[in-house]
Amino acid sequence: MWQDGEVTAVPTARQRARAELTREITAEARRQLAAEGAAALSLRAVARSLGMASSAVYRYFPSRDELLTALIVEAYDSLGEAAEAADAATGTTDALVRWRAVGHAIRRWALGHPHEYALVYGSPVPGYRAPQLTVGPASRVTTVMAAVLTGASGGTAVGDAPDQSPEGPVALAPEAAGAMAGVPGEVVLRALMAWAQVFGLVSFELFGHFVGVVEDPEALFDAALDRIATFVGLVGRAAEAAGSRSPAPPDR
Amino acid sequence: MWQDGEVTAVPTARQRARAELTREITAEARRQLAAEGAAALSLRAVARSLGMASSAVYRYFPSRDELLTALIVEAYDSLGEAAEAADAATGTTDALVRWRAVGHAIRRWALGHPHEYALVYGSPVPGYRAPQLTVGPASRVTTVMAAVLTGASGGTAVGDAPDQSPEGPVALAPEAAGAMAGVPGEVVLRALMAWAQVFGLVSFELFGHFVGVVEDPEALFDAALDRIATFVGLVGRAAEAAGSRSPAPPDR
DNA sequence: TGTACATCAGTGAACGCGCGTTCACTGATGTAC
DNA sequence: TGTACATCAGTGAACGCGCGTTCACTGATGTAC
Repeated sequence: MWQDGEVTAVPTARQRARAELTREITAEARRQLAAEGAAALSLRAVARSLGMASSAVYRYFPSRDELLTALIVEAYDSLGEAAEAADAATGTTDALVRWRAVGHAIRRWALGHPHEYALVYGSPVPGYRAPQLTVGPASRVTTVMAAVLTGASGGTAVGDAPDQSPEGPVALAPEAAGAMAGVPGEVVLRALMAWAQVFGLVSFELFGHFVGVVEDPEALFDAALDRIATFVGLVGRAAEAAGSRSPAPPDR
Repeated sequence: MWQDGEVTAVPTARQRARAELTREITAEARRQLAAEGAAALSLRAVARSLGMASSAVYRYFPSRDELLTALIVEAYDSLGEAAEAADAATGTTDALVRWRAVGHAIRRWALGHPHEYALVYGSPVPGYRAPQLTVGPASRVTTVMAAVLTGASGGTAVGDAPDQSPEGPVALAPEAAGAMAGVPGEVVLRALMAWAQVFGLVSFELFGHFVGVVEDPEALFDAALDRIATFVGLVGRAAEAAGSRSPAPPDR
């Protein structure tokens, strides 16, 4: 077992230094992204802040695009983790409570990381094509939302997807069909709408489209979350009728 | 009446040339925006394409930001016009038909002008603050959507806004409250959601978030449009129940 | 344990690029008498 | 109608900037015998 020696359990000093510096570079890049936005991010500025020659960064990232990719992955992971944590923190199986918690987590993460949000949910970076690497982390939030909305426990019981219901109004791509196996087509459609709805509201708020229109975007978001919950079927029809009578209870 | 002479009805040759070149510059800028995106847009490139010195452009636009502003205004106007035309072309007062037409027009415009769409609905351009100039054109699409959704005829009967219903779940900014005067708060909320929903779906499609998830974004959009119509109350409750039975009739 | 060699991190200079903006200027167009 | 002057469009050179990336090199770390 140990005779190979190519991959030892104990990393050499060089390996540790390399891992450490890779972390420092991405951390500094993240700092600059948060401060100035993706457009202002440059390898030279990162190297400058770290006190090293700009050419040295190329020992760690072969190009600026690779650095950007790392940041995109980090942003998706950060958002996904926030959503997962918020969901878990509810400690309940009440879908409405979980839905509100996840929705709030997404919005708060976006408000707290506007440039990271814009990087992944705003206009595509010019000349940059997202590699396959990013699809995994990107699906983390989506998975949480889907789990809450469709009532699944969140496990990824994909494997061999059974006969996917083809009667739904919207056909899912094969990559995503497994996670939604067995869910009625109409629910799939409404969950997709809810997904786009949440990020549409957050994007509008962050990108300034509510200025001069909505006084309190948080109130709108809260009220919308509850309407979406009803729309997707998390709440019974009785609650839907009540929804037009009184607004959602403020929970701050 | 004519003694002043400061503003004559007949423009001088210089004035006509100036107006003409201003148009040519914005047209070339629009071409480059459409081809390469906002980030790649530069005064020098525009001047080059027009065969003039880059410094000459400064006789027409005091800075790059002013050029960008002109393009933003144009994009909003173009989208607004497309929505208005689609609405008018229906020649009906049937709100559902109008809603579908407007929704389709928005999506088609976005697909046909991806960079313009990203310019106004994507991440804010770094270092650029939208001036007041842009709010008028920006509200054109919104006005069309609001008119269709709230059943108003589309006229801007603002003037003195009567007592705005404060019982709604969402408070509108004073600038927007007039246009929504008399509309029940719950309808206002749902119209706002519909607004964010439509652009959320279009943004997701354009910015690549449906890749590997939704097979046919158009089918999703069409189905979503109908669900939104019901959600906002354009269609009776009976139609809502039927909605889960059969998908919307394809209208291409 | 010690030596010879290979690997790799980091340096500093350079290449080539494009950008926004300013400035003194020339020459054409418009205006007042 | 003609002349003197003011206005303004457009030029070309320049300033100063920052970027991504390459390359030959030095010196430290790791490896094989």
